[in-house]
Amino acid sequence: MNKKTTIYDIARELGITVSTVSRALNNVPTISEATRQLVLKKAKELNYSVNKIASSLSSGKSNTIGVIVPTMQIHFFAEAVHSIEKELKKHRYSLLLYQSNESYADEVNGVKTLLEAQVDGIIASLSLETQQTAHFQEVIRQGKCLIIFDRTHQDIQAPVVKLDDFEAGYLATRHLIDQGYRNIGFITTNKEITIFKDRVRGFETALQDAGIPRHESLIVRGNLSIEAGIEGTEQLLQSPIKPDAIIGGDDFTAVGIMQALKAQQINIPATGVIGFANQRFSSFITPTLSSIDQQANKMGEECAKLFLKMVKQKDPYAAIEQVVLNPILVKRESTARNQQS
Amino acid sequence: MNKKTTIYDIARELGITVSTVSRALNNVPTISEATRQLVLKKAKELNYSVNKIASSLSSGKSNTIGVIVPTMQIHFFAEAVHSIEKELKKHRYSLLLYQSNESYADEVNGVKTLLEAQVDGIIASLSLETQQTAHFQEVIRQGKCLIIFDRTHQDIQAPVVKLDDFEAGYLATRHLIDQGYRNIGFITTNKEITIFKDRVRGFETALQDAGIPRHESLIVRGNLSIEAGIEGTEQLLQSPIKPDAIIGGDDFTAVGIMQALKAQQINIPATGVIGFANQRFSSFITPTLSSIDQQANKMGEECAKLFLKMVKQKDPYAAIEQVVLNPILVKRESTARNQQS
DNA sequence: TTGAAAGCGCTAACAC
DNA sequence: GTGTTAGCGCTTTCAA
Repeated sequence: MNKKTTIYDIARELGITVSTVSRALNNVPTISEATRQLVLKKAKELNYSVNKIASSLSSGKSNTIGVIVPTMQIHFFAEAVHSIEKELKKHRYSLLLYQSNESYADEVNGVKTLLEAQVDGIIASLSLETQQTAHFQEVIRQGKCLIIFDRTHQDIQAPVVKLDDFEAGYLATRHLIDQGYRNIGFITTNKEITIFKDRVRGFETALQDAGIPRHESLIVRGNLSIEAGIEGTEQLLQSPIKPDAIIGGDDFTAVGIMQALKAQQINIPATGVIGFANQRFSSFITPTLSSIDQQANKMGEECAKLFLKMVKQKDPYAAIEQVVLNPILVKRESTARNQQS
Repeated sequence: MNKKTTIYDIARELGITVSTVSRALNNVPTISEATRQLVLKKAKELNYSVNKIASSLSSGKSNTIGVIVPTMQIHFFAEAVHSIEKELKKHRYSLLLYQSNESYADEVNGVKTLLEAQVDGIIASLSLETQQTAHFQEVIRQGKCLIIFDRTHQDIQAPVVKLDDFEAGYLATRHLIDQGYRNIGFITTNKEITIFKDRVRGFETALQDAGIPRHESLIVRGNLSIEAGIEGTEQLLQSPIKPDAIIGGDDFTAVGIMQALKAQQINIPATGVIGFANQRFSSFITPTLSSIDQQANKMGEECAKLFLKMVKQKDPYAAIEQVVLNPILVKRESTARNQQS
């Protein structure tokens, strides 16, 4: 296969030096328009294409960003990555993708791999397993841009893009209360992730604000999945206080809740159900599922913008920004108790 | 920020040369175990981490693969990318992600970008717009590995990983016929993508094999979406021959079909519905939706494996493989006419 | 088994 | 406005 043409080839053919060629190709102002055109023409003629590896090595900038997410199988993350890539592409950045598969060890390795690849920054959302954060500290120590989104961790001194999850929990609960539900159950995860804890806090505060007593027996802490929703619901139905509404930690869990209720011939929305994430299917299952939209696209976009801003500064961590997006309540049939009574 | 340590630092501290250090770090056999251990120890001590950019430039291998998909917003592609990354990671390859956003121009630019990034290969699925394929020919011309999956194009002389879409169409139709449906409608796309045309061919052949006449009025060509499913169904319900089953070009279209039927108080599965893709939601909408599984994960995995195989050979295109996966029929309630009568 | 040295292709002072 | 010249950090012959 033909050796690829380099700026040396262009320089030789034109009888000029590589620095001039480099300048022409990179739109450096200190060059005559005539030479630039000449170079551009010759480059096209020789079918020249830059070797970014070489240019990265020399310049110390890779124009690449690393993204670490738990898994692209979760639609929220796929959406977020979609937006990040779309936004970054506009600024000629490439995206290296790494999935942690919800494993701490894998996540640590991801950071290592991306750092070795000399990315200019890392945008990450934590695995469910992650407790330690030393791997992320290393990113900061190297002066590279680090942005954590959605699944964050308080120990990481880096900019964050997240939903106001307290508000999300509050909003979901408040909506249920407004609809007349009183004994509200909550099936959440037992993982130590800020966002999940915040939602529970929002839940509890909303109850308190409404003067509704909180019953520990109405909170189930396990996993988030359809199965967990089913099991959690079965457990709640045994509890001394029967729930008249159940919040699912995510939409899949909510689907499980709905399935369990249906299996017991319990009417929805006589018993209300609401989830988090506003997955696409929420709008076309039966009954349609109320949910809290997590704004995946907006989140991805904000991450990208934050990175672009940081990467321009000499000290990216001079001012650590925090972007908190507002959750959006999407009301659907599964909580429409008033309308149907 | 501390300059990063290089193999020179290690060499200096140990009083040996960089070539020895390099050999130790890369498990080259021609080195004494003693020196290797010494180097490894010192590397750890100095918190050394390889600069892959430098090593790529020098070795001519980037250990990076580029993936071009229309958009991660489509779950099938997110799944495929998930599997590709997961598989490739095992072999220490990184993944550069590029979305064409269903735009030809963007796709062309993607190939260019990835080539400039010196990827060792490209795994791609075409945008709906793509007709020309010169940009992919360039990949081959440069001797880089190219693999096309799912949305393929006959002009590209590269290995392909795809579903047997003829069989997929046949299987869906055959299943409906087996269930006793006779006037089968099909809502598909008008785009010139091989896979969609193949499915229609499978559909027609299945009808023919069963001795059922084909009615052009039962085929609706438009878009694939919930809305398209609704509109298509309304159109089919007007047709001279009333359909007793409708195939949706994808699961979203099938959801639209179901919604339109429900709106007309038409019972499902008295009128059958089946889709393509076997999206996760298919199993928990009401009624649950029969579908043809596209094996996104398997497809991604096969792409990765094919790449790993190709990249080892001196001439990657010596033998152009074609991996055709079998579609899997997933029977659910929406076509369970027999069981319920 | 180890060392010396020439690159890989490009960038970026610095000099003219 | 253009040329000269060091690198960037690593790999890889070729010698020793």
